[in-house]
Amino acid sequence: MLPPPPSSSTSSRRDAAIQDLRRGSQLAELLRQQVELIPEPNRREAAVTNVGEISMALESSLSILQSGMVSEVGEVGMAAAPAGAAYSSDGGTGVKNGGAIVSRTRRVRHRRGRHGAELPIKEILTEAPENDCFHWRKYGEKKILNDEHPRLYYKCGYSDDHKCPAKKYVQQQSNNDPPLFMVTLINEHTCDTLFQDEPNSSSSASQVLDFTKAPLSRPLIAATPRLKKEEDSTSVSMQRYSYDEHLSSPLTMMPPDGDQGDFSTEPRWQ
DNA sequence: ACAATTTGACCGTG
DNA sequence: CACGGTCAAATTGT
Repeated sequence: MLPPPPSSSTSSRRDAAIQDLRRGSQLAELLRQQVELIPEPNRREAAVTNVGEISMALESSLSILQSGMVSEVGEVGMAAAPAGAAYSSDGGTGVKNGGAIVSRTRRVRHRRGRHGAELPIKEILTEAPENDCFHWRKYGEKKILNDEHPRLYYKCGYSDDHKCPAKKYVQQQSNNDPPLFMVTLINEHTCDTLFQDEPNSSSSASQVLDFTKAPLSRPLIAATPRLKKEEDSTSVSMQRYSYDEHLSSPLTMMPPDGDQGDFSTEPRWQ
């Protein structure tokens, strides 16, 4: 966490960053104006909130840069891999769930036998755990012992078709404004479903905007204990307008006519 | 109707 | 036995 003191040689880069951020702010403002035109109140509100947060983040970064000091991390694409530093164990949960849930008829027994050879690939800290260029399907969620937030389990969406073994675990790490998520990749993808890969991140530049479902599960806000399936929309997310791309052509979003399925596209860490 | 997600039960490991 | 990971019925979304 200790950012190196800005040297005079970094000033030009900083200026460039400041310019980008300013431009980002302008674009965010334009986007806000567009978003205000969304007819559905729920979506409009959520979108406006999102844009507002973007603006705030940009402004914040701007002021930090302009004041000459940098602090905090918050990259979207950075990786840190203190392999295994995450979970210890023990502590004593206590709250398991009152129970009081219906008992579903279960006839499955056991069919899973194997076990053992799952090689963890890497751990990534990110604000946008949904944003890599793969299609994931959630298959589980689990409260982890010493962690405030549950861990979400995903497997490759093509695990059936191509027997792709890739999996990832996602777990929120903080409640910070832009919450950070620890993403653990488990197996290498064997499906050939990744395209668009720009090898050079030299332009590092801006991250990717993308609102393709941000809400990883309910308990994000921690407040909602067990709401079934309520349209909320007050929470920052839920939407599924997904504009990705870099800021190259930012002002062309498609109207939210409520269609288009899902997809995960774009950004990528590493 | 099909697809994706949710969620308690089930299972292996320590 | 407690935990973490996975399965699959049920639920919700498209």
